[in-house]
Amino acid sequence: MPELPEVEFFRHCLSQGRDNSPPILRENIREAELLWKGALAAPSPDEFLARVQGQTVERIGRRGKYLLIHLSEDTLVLHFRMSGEVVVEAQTEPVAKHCRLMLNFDDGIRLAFNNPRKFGRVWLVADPEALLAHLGPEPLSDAFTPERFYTTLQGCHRQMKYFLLDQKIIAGLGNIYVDEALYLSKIHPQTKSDTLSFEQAELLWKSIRQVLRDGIENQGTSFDWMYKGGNYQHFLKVYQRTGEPCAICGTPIKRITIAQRGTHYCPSCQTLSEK
DNA sequence: ACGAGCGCCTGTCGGC
DNA sequence: TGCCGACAGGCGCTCG
Repeated sequence: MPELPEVEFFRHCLSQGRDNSPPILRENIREAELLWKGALAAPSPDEFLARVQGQTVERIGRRGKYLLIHLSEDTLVLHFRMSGEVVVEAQTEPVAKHCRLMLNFDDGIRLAFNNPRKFGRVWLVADPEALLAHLGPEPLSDAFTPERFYTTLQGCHRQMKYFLLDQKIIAGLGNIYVDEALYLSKIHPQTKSDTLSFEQAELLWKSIRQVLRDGIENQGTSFDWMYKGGNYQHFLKVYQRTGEPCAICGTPIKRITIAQRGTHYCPSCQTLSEK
């Protein structure tokens, strides 16, 4: 499921190119094809198709789990939610089964937004800042400091799993990287945020940045058919390793449900002290 | 303020 | 072998 590292990899591919797929910078959009209308959050399909036509790709960005394709007039904002990827390919290629939107460029290539589960959404907006104003800080930016993080932790009395999944707190973390970061910092996922010491907060801050950087370095985490780009799944310590021995102490990894999500942790390394 | 529950989806997997 | 229900999960929403 595309979280920050996976989306960052998409950003890299679209702006730098990859293997047999060229970058799409300076490409001009001849026409767009909306294969599933539900993928479009705004504006209306008619307005979208008319407005996007003729615009040129100027820059590729990312904010949290959102991929930003800055065009000459507007910005195309993509969110994958549970599954999928963006692919640059020749217009002569067969259309992928789960393709929801295509941008056909002037020179024979296209950008395909493939999204098997139809949870992903696309926006075409003049002002992406306004659309994404609810997001918390970028975890890899200089603005995200241990001090600021600690202050935010102190301001809430929430289970750490909930806290870290909240995009208003930090932008870009999802289920995989939250479990991994909590494991690295030896914090139980049900620990209340305002009970952490500054030292624990600082260790968690480091761990969050560590797992995200490692994820990016490995081009993200591949999971079954949902996204098949990266290699980070080979380095996961707890996520989807229920019953396997903890790398540190050998205790079997436990799986519980928090926030309607599978949550994996080492019951020996990550203990719950106080509530 | 917090968190449970639900709906949106579809491929996969276990049970029969 | 094949059918079917359960499950997974990001996010916005309602509700207690």
